[in-house]
Amino acid sequence: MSSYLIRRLTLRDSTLSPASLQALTQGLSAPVSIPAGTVIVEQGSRPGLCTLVVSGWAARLSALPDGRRSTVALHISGDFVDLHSYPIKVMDHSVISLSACAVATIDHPTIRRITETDAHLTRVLWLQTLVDASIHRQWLLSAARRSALEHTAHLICELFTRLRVVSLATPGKPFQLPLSQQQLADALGISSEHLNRMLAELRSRRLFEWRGVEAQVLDLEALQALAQFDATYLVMQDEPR
Amino acid sequence: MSSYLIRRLTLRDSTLSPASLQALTQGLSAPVSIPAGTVIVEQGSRPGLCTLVVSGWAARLSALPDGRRSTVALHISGDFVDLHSYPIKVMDHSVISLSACAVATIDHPTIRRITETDAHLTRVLWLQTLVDASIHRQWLLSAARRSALEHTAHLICELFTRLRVVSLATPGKPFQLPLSQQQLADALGISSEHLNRMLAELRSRRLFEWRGVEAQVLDLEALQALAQFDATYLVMQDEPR
DNA sequence: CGTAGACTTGACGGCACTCAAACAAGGTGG
DNA sequence: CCACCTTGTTTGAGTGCCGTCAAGTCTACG
Repeated sequence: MSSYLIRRLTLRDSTLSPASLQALTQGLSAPVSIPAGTVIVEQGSRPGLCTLVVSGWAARLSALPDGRRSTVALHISGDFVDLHSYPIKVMDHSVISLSACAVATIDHPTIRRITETDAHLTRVLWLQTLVDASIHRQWLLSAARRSALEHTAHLICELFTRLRVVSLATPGKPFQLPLSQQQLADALGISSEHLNRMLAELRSRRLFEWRGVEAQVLDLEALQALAQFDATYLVMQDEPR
Repeated sequence: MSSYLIRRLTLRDSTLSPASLQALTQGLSAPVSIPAGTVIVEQGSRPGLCTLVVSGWAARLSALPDGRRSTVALHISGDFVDLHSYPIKVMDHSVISLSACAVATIDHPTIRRITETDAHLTRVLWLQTLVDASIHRQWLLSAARRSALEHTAHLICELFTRLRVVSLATPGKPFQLPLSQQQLADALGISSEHLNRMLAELRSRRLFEWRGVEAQVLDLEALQALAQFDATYLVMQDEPR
């Protein structure tokens, strides 16, 4: 049920003991199905639990008082969407499902117990939130310095790499990308019309294709070169503590 | 010596025990003075310690393979610039001093000892890294949805608020902003020429003035309204664990 | 007093936004 | 079964914010 999470955690930190993994998975509720567009956490709220995406896609949305808003993170199977709500308490953004999802929750008292008894697992949870931060920084770099085409290519490379980690994508094969162009454009901070033009350009260069929910990277090397993609920031290596 | 840090930590979490505070401050090295422009940590490196800004300003710079780069965070007295290097290991960005600085360090083994013996202090350190992430998200929102003028006003509000937390700024009084326009523009992801025009606009509206290193917010309410600034994301309230 | 660096101002161009309409696809009810 | 509606995608035209280039001004400092 939380196999994607386990795949991520064991890939990232092979030293995580079975006991720690069990402590985490036993703290998780049974998965609940929610339709696309469901608000999982509200900006300004004080959640009493953290949510794990078991399957499907979710996004974090930051809103201005006047209503303008932007996607500040995308999440896939195996991602905690609001693990930071345990230390931070007040949500600075909302979380919504972008596709139909299954989500499981773990409440703050359980996490607190983990932090008091399992230093290693605590560090792994901390690490998960830091990977989110690392992705934020890469998005900031993209927004400031990459052209819209490069930015688009970069996000595709990032998502493809993250999907590979949890075996939801394989080089040379199509993968599921159940978003609208509007949603992807929002994550890039560009208009959907402009994204559409960028996608047409990537298609004409035979780098990337996307019809409906099925997407395919046609030339991974060239796409990564265009995006100047370096996967280091996604932290996928095993690291001794 | 690390009084700004203590001011931040005790403001943020009044439940932090004197023993925990002492454990942290005793783990810190004596402050070292470094000139402006010093590379504190290199992108791609694996630091064995974390750096605290005791005084002065520092920045995190993310670079693309082709040399283009952007500032992804600004740091002031009392900020850890690379606390995340303990869980993440490989730096995804560089850190450099923007002004003359005093910095202190704490090595990873000491932090590890803290995580194994002091769950509460660990949570506070985790929180510090999450506030950085929260700021990243606000910068993403600014980059995507605020105009250059609003974006500029917002960063000024943010820095002013963060300086107030460590008593380096007071409403109605000038404060030290020892950066060049180029450096501030880089943090905003806009050109220095355009920032210059935005600063002229803020000056003409009698919202903000900045000559040399001395800056002053002339009308805090109006500046915050223009920026749509909401300080929640900076997490300054005391919170019970 | 001269030089270097930072700041200021102007002109021009382009990337990406906005507005608008056409097209495609899927669902619904008459 | 097919109008009809809704939602998403595609394409076009016009605009504007902001970047780039360039020149000029100010300030600090040797």
